[in-house]
Amino acid sequence: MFYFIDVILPIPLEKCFTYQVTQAEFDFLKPGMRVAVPFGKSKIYTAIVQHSHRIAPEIYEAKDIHQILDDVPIVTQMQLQHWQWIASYYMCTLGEVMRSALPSAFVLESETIILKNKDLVIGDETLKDDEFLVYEALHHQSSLKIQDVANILDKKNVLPVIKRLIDKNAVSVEEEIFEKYKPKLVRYVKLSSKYSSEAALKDLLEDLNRAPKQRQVVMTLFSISAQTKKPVKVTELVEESDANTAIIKALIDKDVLEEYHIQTDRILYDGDENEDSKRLNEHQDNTLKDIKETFKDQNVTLLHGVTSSGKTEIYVKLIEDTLQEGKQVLYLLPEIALTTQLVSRLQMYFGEKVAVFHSKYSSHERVEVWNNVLYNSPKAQIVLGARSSVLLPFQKLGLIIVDEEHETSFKQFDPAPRYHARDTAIVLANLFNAKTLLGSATPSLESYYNAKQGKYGFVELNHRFNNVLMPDIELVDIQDKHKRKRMTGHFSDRLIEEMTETLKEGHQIILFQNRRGFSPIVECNTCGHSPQCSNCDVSLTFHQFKNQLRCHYCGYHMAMQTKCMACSSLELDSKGFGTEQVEEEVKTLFPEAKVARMDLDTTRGKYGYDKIINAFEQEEVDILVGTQMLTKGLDFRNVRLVGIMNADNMLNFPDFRAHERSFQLMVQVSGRAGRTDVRGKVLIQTYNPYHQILKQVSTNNFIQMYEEQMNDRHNYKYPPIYRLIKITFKHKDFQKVNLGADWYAKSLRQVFKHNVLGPEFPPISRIRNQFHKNILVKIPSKQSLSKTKEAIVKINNSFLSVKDFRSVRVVLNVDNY
DNA sequence: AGCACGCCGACT
DNA sequence: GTCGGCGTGCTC
Repeated sequence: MFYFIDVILPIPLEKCFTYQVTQAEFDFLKPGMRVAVPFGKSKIYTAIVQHSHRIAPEIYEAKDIHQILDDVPIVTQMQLQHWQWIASYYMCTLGEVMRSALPSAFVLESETIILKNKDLVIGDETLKDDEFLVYEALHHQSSLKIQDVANILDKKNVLPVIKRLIDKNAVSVEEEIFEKYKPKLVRYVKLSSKYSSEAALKDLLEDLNRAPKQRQVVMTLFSISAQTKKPVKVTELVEESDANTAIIKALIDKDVLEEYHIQTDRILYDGDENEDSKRLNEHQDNTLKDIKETFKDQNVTLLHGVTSSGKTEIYVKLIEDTLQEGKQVLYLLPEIALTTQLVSRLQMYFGEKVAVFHSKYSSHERVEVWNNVLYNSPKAQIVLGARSSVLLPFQKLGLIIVDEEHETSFKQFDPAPRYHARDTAIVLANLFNAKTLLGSATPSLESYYNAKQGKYGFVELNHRFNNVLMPDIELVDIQDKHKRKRMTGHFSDRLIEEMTETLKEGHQIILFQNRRGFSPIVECNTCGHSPQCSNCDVSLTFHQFKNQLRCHYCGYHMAMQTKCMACSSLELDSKGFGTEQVEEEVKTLFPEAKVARMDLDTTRGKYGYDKIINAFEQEEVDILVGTQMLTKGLDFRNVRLVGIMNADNMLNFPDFRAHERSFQLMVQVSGRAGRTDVRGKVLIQTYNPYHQILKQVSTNNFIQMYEEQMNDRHNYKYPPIYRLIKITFKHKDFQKVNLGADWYAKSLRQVFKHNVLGPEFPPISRIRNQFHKNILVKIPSKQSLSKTKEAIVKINNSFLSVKDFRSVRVVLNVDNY
């Protein structure tokens, strides 16, 4: 009798692949386990068992699996369902979902290794030069990788050489798979058991009198174990006894000490005892009650709470309740808000129960979090994580909190699956029959709309914690200031006044500039030429720190030019300005003040943010200049003034959400001002102080903003009234992109008529030498989403069957906002 | 996606 | 002549 399994492979293919297994394997394998399977001519891939069955495929013969990699499923049934939803909703393959869900250490791939054929001695004369080199190398090394051979021969394509060697029976090849995850082992030592008696110990110490260093180590070992009553780490012993590893090694060699290893978690929490959660104030308490009330008949609730209203404290209470029920909690945050500040705040209450998960974790650390969540370990009762943590293997999920719900970084853009973590989280919660709480001071229009429509529950919290006043927001007309010569660089006289005063009072300042780099573009005053990226359709930006011109899209860079590349004029001017220049100007204006800058360039590395944030928190820095990074969930006690250098560049951004985003951004930065008793001040510099959005920001009128924006969305058929699917075409050949996109749009229009926009070139039409063109499909609310997607898939398939278009990359992006 | 196979231009 | 470029087709 035959037994089969259907598996998911980590590749972007629609098809499902079937392998044959033995009866024993059939009985053992469960959905969610990993198997290694041969795929194609030579490769071995990691696959996930989807289900097992006994229906033999008709048109091909199923291959046997290579081996089973797990004893128990590492992917839950629930996840497999969830993956299915993600794949169908976001129009991608299960393999792509698998790729981004599993920590890479789980996804093993084979590597071809070349071995010498020992049975046969090959005469050198029968081999060609390059064949001989490889054969010779195998005398010294037992095996070679393909890459090694390429290095030896200094050639790119070495496969023909290897093939000839195989034909001559000189070598053989094997596929080797490596288990990538290695548990972290920590070295411990203890005194050898032969010294357990008093007498033996006395002798030993006497012996060691002649080796004072070694004696010192043994004595230290005693004192540490007496104090801590725990196993003693080698590192600890070395440090405490002021010895080195050589001395320890000598003791181990003499059998005085015994070494052993214990598997440890890479991520350790070493905090103190947990604190009780704080008592809520009256408003928070009411809000909490309201949320619980809405949860009675809603699965999702939107909490609209002004900045500094103490939303986190409410979350903490909800988390406590959920833990009480013995269920897990997922706390989702945008990557940039995942600061040590918040992590330690939660750890203060929940200690070890908090697991953190984000993109800066190594693959090994991710495996540990994955396992802790999968086995519902006490260490992962609360998962605090960024976007990708919705893909973790929860067992008993009771609550999902999506904080800063409006953040666009919840949407994944580049590799598929292009999912939105908020929406994916809601679906996940529904699978578990769990509740989802969306929280924000500036909800996204779509969530607010859903709440208004009754799709979500809705709760408001309008009081700031401790009744701190909302900051006083002032608009500064810089057009007028320019005319009246009241500007110093990019600083208006008003901003300088307020800054001077704030510094005098010993408070801190945040300056917000939504652009990094020194001055985005360099322009020649004579001919107007500005240096362009050679791979992308953009001007290069000037970065003063390295004195370089850089491309933000592909990383291309060159040294800053002293003369125009087109006309050799020496008069180069900078247009626009970024955080670097603001920082420079501040330093000249306030030479006494300590200034720091926070943007993508200064926060590279694992602890990049933490360093800057800590310095600011400790008040080692007076003025912090930064991009939108500093809007997120940071809680600085002593900030009194926030300056928004230029509100216009965000308002004029070519995107239908530019106004909504600007409102959110400005309200969020403003919220950083005055978190204690001193009322905060916010200055917004703009060329257009009569802009509706700026007025709405200054009066903190969310409702008005919502209504006006919704009106626009209605008129121009944008979300949340209509849904969007963006289709992007990429190819290095300009003509192919054009023809392909036109063909595609024509087919779409036959089905969707006027709800197809484009094809249009995006503002940056060439990136990394690839031309881009976009089509936008607008979907009215009454039109079936699944039918729409079916129609698009159909068109996509016929597009790909046209020979000329096959090489054009087509990217489907559902809800591309 | 990755990889083999096959066809074509450009150099040791 | 080979080397490496890329278009095409296939993977249980």
